[in-house]
Amino acid sequence: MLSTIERRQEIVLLTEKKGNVSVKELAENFNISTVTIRNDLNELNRLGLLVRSRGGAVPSNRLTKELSIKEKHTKNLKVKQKIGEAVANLIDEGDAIILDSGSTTEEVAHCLIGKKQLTVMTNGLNIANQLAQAEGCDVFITGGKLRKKSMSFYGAQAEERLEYYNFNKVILGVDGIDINRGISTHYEPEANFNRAMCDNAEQIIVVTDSSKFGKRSLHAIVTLDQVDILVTDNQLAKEYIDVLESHNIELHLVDV
Amino acid sequence: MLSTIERRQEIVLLTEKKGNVSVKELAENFNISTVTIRNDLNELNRLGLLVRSRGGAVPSNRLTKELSIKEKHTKNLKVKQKIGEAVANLIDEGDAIILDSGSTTEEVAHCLIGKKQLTVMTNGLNIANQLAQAEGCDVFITGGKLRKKSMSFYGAQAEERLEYYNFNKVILGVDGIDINRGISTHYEPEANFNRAMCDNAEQIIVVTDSSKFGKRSLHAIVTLDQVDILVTDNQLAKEYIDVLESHNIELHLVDV
DNA sequence: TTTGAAACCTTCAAATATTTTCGAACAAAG
DNA sequence: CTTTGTTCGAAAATATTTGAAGGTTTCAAA
Repeated sequence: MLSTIERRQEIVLLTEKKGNVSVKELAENFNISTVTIRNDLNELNRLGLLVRSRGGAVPSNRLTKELSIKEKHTKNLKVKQKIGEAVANLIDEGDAIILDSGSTTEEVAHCLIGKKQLTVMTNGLNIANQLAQAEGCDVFITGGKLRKKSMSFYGAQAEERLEYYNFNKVILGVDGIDINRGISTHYEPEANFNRAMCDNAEQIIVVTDSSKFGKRSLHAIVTLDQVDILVTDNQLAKEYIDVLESHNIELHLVDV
Repeated sequence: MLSTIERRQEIVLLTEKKGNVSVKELAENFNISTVTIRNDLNELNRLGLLVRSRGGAVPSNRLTKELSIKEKHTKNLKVKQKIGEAVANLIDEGDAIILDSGSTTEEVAHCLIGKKQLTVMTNGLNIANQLAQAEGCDVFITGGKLRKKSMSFYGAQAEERLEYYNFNKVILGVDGIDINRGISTHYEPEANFNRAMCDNAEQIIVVTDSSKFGKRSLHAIVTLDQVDILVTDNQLAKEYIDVLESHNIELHLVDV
């Protein structure tokens, strides 16, 4: 017998897969009453995980999107989790840090839950959500306009805001990293904000999986000289390792 | 005998491996009481390492996390949903609004999903999460320090930020509303921010359930004269209705 | 447009299972 | 010796599920 949460999870996935489900069908499927199924569907509708319709339910387009993103996500998830752990170990109690938005940094945020006396500024909505659970952590968000694609906030005010604070460390998740051109991204406001982040912090920590090496995007953020620590996975090619070390970058390679 | 930490580690791994675990099963497995297992599961749930389900736990992922979100006080939920719907009907396409943080306004946000060409500024994390799904809606967040108790952001910058924009309507969720003293709240930064919100908007819409009438808190926000529309439930006492109408407030009472 | 039957939905109270709370017992650490 | 953290059992509180009763909605025939 499945628990309520499991059953509801199944219902959501089934709805996504089939395109629509009926109350009767679900009741037979899970061998429970239709009243309970209706309760489930109404609750799931309230949470926005599906849309209730007479006699059953249909998927919410929001979820289909998220789930498809997630498949891409799961491929690298293990790596990101490991990187997240490794970065969290570089953060000490009492630190004041800036945490960039992104899926790798989200894993970092998750690993920060439980740390004490931390101050974190972020522009990522998902990161704020993670840290909202972290009792020992003061969370600041930059504000600005929400870019839904990346679940992060941008705007001129975000950069101004940073000037009022002094941060220890900045943790930057990157799209591309290139030996000659350094770190870059394809979305200009992000680049601007990331530069402001880096100007503000004593120590720059870059996180990325090894697949991002050799890629360069239009908008440059910082050169390799400015990077203090880089955390990535051990699939990184030797030639990169040598170059990075010649730039005096402290390299952390997690096992995959 | 395993230590607490070791046991909890085991529990997490077991949950990941099996897909779900039951309290009873774990208690037998580790040969300790169900009370202790429940303690473990609740703590692990708090840390986000698994998701508690009735009778046991399931591995933590996006879906299960969303499903585990505590159901709100079901008694008031219905009222809040109705109010949410009613308020959403007062919002037109093309509007630029400020949406206060709070659980009633969260329901408003939920009902705004699907509207087109909307611009919403909010200081609520949960509201930003709701609106992140709303494709036709530009979302701005004020930023500032996260107050975890109310899942909302405060800070002097938030108020400054508002000055750069012009909003049509402001939707205010209130703690207390009193005939003589108007609308008030017990948390000072919230009061400051709410005042700034009201200064900025053409139309002030107040939402609250009828239980908040007659209550007054330390920090005043606005007087009744300044309120344009009030949405509440039909349990509101007659004497209030008369007074509100004498203040030229457009009253919307939802059925409960 | 009205009407009536079928399908569907919500509400309710009861039965069951699970959880929370609390004081107390115990052990390890300081 | 006190403090801190863990564990426990039992009672009280809460959540889940359900069938039955009474409303709604739908749809097609009149």
